[in-house]
Amino acid sequence: MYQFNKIEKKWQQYWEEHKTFEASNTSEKEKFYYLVEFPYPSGAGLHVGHVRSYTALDAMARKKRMMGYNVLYPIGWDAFGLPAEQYAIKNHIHPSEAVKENIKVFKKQIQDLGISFDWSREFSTTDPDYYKWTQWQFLQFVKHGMAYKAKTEINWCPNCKIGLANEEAEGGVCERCGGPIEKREKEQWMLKMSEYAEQLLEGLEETEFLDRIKTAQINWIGKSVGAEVNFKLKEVEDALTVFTTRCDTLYGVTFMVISPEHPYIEKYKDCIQNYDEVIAYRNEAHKKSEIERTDMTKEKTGVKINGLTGINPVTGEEVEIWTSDYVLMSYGTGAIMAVPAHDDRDYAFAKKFNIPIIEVIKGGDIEKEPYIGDGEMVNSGILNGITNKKEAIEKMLHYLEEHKIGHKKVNYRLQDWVFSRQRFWGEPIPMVYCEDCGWVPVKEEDLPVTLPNVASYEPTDNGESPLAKIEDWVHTTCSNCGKKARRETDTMPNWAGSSWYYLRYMDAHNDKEFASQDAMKYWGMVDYYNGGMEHATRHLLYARFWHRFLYDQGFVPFKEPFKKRVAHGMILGANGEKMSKSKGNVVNPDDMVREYGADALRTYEMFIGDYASDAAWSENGLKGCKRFLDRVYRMKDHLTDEDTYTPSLEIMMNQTIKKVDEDLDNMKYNTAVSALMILLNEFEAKETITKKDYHTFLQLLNPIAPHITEELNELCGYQVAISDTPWPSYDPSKLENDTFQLVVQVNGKVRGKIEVHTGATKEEMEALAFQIENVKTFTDGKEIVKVITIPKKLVNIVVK
RNA sequence: GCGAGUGUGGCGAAAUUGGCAGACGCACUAGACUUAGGAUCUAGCGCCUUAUGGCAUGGGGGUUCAAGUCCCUUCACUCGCACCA
Repeated sequence: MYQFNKIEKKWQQYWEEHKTFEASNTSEKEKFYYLVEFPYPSGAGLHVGHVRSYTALDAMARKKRMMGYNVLYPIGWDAFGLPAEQYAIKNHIHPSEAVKENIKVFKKQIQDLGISFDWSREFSTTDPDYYKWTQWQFLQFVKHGMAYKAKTEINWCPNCKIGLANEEAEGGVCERCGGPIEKREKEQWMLKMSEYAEQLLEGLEETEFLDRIKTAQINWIGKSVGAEVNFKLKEVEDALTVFTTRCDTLYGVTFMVISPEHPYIEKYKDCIQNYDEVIAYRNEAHKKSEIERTDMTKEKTGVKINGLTGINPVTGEEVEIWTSDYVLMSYGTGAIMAVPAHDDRDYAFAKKFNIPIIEVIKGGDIEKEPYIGDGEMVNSGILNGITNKKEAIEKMLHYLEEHKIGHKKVNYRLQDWVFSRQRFWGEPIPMVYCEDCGWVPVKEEDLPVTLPNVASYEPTDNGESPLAKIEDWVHTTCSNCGKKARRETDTMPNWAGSSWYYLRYMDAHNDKEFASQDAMKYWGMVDYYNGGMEHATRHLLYARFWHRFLYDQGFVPFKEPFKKRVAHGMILGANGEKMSKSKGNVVNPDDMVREYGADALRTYEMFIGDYASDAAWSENGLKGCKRFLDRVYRMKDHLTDEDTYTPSLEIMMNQTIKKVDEDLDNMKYNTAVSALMILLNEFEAKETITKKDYHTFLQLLNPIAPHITEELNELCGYQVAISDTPWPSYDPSKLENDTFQLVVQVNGKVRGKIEVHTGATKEEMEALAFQIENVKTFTDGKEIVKVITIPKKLVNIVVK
């Protein structure tokens, strides 16, 4: 048994004193940048899930340093957010106090694990020195016309009296109190992210994200190529524009549908004979919760708009116009042409309201169901006879453009970013409102706009930020004309501070700019970015958008922020369920470190299973890893002084170096640990091993269990710390033994095994195979059909 | 509905990419040492069978000398997106 408590403290201190993990911005070495998503320092403390990902990248970072790279592996705090605000309101303290306390706990917990973070670059998003630059960057968005104010709906919880972000209002229910959510209209700051849809899509080509993460990004952006088609209106001199991906089905249009929020309802109010009914329907749709409105299994509803009629631009026929909530104002033009014969939704709608259905693509039975597949075009004028969808679309597009009734159009699901939050604990949006000048940005030299230092504030009941009630803070002067003005009282979303923190790490203490060009040029893209799957869409997209904008303005020297994005699986409770206080299955890393040591916890979490998959916690598994480390420790008493590998171990040493080297590069930590366990088993089978055997073993284990390996290295009399030694290399000519075990099969079944020289020819292998007694019993008296021989592997004798 | 993924002993999992299924670890069983064992060591451990052997990677079918791995089909679960025109 080794005294892990003392040893771990000792080496943690050593690393701190020697600044072992501080990265240099002026190094001659090649750089490598590892990044883990910085944590939100919650009051609950560190989660064992944090330990998994931090250790995983730590192991890679430590290895890369030994390989001679200048490694940046930084950490900080994403500390704005609702929990700290709630806690502060309840206890009448400033949220920054709560955050300070939590960070202290988190930091201690992480340091106890011996993660090789460069603490000299630590910061929190809530530091005015940091959010000064978040605000500054927002002003650049404003300056370049990328930010605007617009009226949008917010999720409002009447019970908690607070505006909620979409992700806190999933399913139309308040995440905190469980009550129903209302929609309220509010003027909010928006960032024009939709303008970057194409760049965000195309930029993915410069990355090496995991496929499923790339796919998530692509789906979220939701590119779709189609056409906009203008349907003239019969009653007024105007046209209704629709977006469609299937303009080839234009001859099959039997009605049109506009969203209940479509502006034409107001615009042509006077034409609409059943206006009241239409408005009643709209109000009804508004009242529906998110779930109801997006439940696809529910029956279609809608109202026919009497007094507005479309004209099909290719047939000249009249087309009735309906309104229904299955058409969304937020996508396309908020209006569609309905082709019931070949679209599920249109079909359901037509059936319900007895609207005619015209087949334009042959192949199905439209009496029974819509036909979506390929087929010959019929009832389709100029398209009749075409059997190829692509050709039909092209021909129609050409026709539309020629006759100026439509044109090719690309649509994206991606929308602009609602950037305002009605909260206290966020970065103040640095804008002031002046009666004369309107919205005016705060002067850059006046940044940061800091949060007021009040200990008591309450949420308002009208949807305003709590800041709105702090009069001293709100009243200011216009940075344009100097007259009285009011500050913007909304704050930025949590996503803001996390959209550029990886840049700040490069030059964390710069007070002239958010990071120097030199620093950014040197570090470049984050080579490895680890985070949860839950951030594979929004956070990643926001950060990429933010970065791309900064790139376009010349503020950062490279296009995409992250080269590789990887995701860890969750650590579940021992019962296989997600860890939660209410389920009582939470494991506190502190307790585990105290009982088994940081090295054992680290080793266990690397050994627990495939890194990308979820894994259930098992304290017995942890104990097993502790036993492994105990055995490593005891091995020190069985060493000889030689400085070469034990001859009978040499092949295995080389194989293990190769295995661990590759496994760590590929995040296959579980098999890396396993390979070291196998090697240790082999060590223990010997009376003694050499110091060299042992030293190499310690080097290989060091990235995963750094404390114990450094201690043993020192106990063995080595003057140089392992962190300062070069990563072991293997001799490719020493990966194979002289002999191998030849597997002999008869009809594909193993009937014998024999030790054979590696250099044996096919003929020699076969000859040896036939000599095996058990093989004879299965081949004697049978006709030998053929013999398959795979060098260095097996002989398979096929008999009849 | 669309997209992605998973399915292997009592449990966590391996399997050099078509070549001995179950490495490594946990749990368990027996034994040794012990005043003691939640320490350590030794041996065993997929199922059936006395051994030879037979059967086993969610189910069914196929390709192949050979399939966890490739193809077809089917079931179950997980995660994204979701009335996106």
